[in-house]
Amino acid sequence: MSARRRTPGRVTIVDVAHEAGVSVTTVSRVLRDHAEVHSETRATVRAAVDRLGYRPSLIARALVSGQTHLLVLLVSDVTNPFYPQLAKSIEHEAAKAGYMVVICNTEDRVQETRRSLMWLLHQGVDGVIHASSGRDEAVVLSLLGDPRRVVFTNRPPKSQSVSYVVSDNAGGATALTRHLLAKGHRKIGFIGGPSYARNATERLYAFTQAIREVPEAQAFVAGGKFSTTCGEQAVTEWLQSGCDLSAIIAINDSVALGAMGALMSLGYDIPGDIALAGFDGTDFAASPVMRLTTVDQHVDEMGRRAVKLLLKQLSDPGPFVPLSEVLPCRLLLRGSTEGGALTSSAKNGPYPLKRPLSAGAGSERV
Amino acid sequence: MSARRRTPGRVTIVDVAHEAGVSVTTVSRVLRDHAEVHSETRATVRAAVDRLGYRPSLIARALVSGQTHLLVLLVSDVTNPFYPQLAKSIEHEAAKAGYMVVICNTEDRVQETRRSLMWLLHQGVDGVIHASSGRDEAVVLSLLGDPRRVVFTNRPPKSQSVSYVVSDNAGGATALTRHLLAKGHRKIGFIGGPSYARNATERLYAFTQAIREVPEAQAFVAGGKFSTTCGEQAVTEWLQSGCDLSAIIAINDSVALGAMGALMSLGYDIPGDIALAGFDGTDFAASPVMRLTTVDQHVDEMGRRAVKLLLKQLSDPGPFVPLSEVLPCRLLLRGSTEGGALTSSAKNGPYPLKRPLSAGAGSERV
DNA sequence: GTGAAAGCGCTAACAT
DNA sequence: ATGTTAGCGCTTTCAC
Repeated sequence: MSARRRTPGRVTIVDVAHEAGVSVTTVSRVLRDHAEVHSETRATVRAAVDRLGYRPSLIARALVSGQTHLLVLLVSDVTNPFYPQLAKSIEHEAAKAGYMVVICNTEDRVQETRRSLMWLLHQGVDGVIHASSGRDEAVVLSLLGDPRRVVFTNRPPKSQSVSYVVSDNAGGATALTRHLLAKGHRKIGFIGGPSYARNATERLYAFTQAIREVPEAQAFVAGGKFSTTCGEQAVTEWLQSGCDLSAIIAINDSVALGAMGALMSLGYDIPGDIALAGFDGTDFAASPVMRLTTVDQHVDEMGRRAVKLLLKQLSDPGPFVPLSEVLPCRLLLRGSTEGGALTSSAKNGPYPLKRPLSAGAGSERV
Repeated sequence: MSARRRTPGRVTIVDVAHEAGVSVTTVSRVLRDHAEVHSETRATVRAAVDRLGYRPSLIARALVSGQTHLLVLLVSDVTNPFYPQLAKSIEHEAAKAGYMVVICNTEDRVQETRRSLMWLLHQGVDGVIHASSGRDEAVVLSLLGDPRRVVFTNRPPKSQSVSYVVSDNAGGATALTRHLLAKGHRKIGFIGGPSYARNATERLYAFTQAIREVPEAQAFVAGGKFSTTCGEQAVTEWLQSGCDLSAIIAINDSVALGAMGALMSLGYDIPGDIALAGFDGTDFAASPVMRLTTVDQHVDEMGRRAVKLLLKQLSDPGPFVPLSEVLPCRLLLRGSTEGGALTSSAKNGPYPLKRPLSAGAGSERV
């Protein structure tokens, strides 16, 4: 017998064919319930598969079919709690269809995106879900070649010819801003995100528009990069320069955490001195430690839809037609803007986390 | 010409060979700087590769070599902020060596581990880093077959014959408990983790031992599952049953967040009424919003070492010898145990995040 | 130093 | 309904 390079313990389709006394083609057909196979033969093959504990090599399969059943999820930073939640729902939905998900951090740097994607595309990846598109949008599209292989989510793409699933950022920001204005706030700060992140710019634009609805209202805008540190800096600079804001909106809950930290360090009462709100509806924002008013994005739903859309595109042979879905947001009103004694909730025993009390249109008091 | 199944735009090694006027063997050799190739030929091939923009198919390579350059990271829950930090350092270190990392959530369920691992092993995965071993330890080892293909981290394995990189959980818990005792606390609660998580049991054991060093000290222990909710529940139950604790140690920072939330809801002052400490040294624990005393685990270092160890094992042809590394922890003392007026730090402008002031042995006041 | 040829484990024409 | 055969893109003996 000649020296074989084969993985020692590997049971191949040939072994199964031999065991079942049929050809490899038949085994292959049974395995994928392809074409017609006599039910008796099918049973024999199934038995052989079980007896030998055979599992097809997805690598060999990928080599011949060109499909790896691997998806990439591009995020700017897994450390931002919004993304793990998104990733979880994406992985779950993908697993249901037999797909694996590889998560890559781009850190919002084009080079990182290019590096990961080149590696992955040549490794063989069926599709991409980009949850943090920005300056790398063009690179992704050109590297991928076929727009049907990508779905953008979270941050809307610039390109008109790709699919995406995003939240109604404008709607959420408008509702939040109007709520603050209705509560009497007239000087409101907005800690934004980078200009290349379109979810951030949409929120900012909606904010400034909403502010204009009240003539005497003033907007203060600070830039940022979605990080906790940015929240700290913006607040510190505003307050040290004597800016007398009465409310602050952070571009997301992480930035709000930074802002809240700075406000507390500087001795401000929330919402007594300054009200604070975030965006995303992450879990920790619900904690009594933050009791942060925020705009819930329905992350899970967004993830699920992104996967479904991508898989549909991948299997659809017809001409490609980009689809887009915009999910509504939900305002979650909490102590950071609504005030109220914290101890009052103690009467209810374990504090309520996401329980609706008096809900307005699309908003809940939690 | 016959119909080809080849991916349309794919440039193969054959194309390069043709372009360079050599055989595929030579191209293959140049690509992996294998064996001796005439420097002139090498240059010709390199030029052809560049001109055609050729990149080898890792799938084909995997099929023949049996190596996929894919690693799996098993975690119980990406949503626990400790894991994204770990994942980041692992991905970074793996990328340096040309490896990709797939993150899988086990949710601490054996079935989940089995499912993911079976899928991945037959997809072809070179190695596994298990950061959340528990009841699934045996399954992982038997599914993998070869112990050299796995490194455990974060939670020490039961098995003596596998490698692992963990923190000195006992040391950290001892230092923290002694610190609280030294501050005069005599009734200390410990919100633990599940019994199958050995990092949790190590911390718990060290805690009870340290408590015994002070005769009049009392320990209160609650079970849990590393989740925020567990922190809430434990605290609520203790306090509603009239337990007069003066300090609480949570098994990790997420549980501490839950505990802090419950304490605040119930109107307790931290640390005035009850002091609180966590474990892990996650970023959000450092925020003035939590100012949580915690035991820093050096996650990044742990991740880096786990990858290095795994890659070493994978490439080492000799007989397998399991190695283990235990990294020291560092006590980070903050407001949740040390008291002090929050506003005092305001004088320093942006509050200090991890700035050492008066440091004891292995501990820092932050 | 270089090339021809035999696979890695599987799928998909094309027979039968 | 089942088998034969030719690859997928690459690595690797074994000749030259």
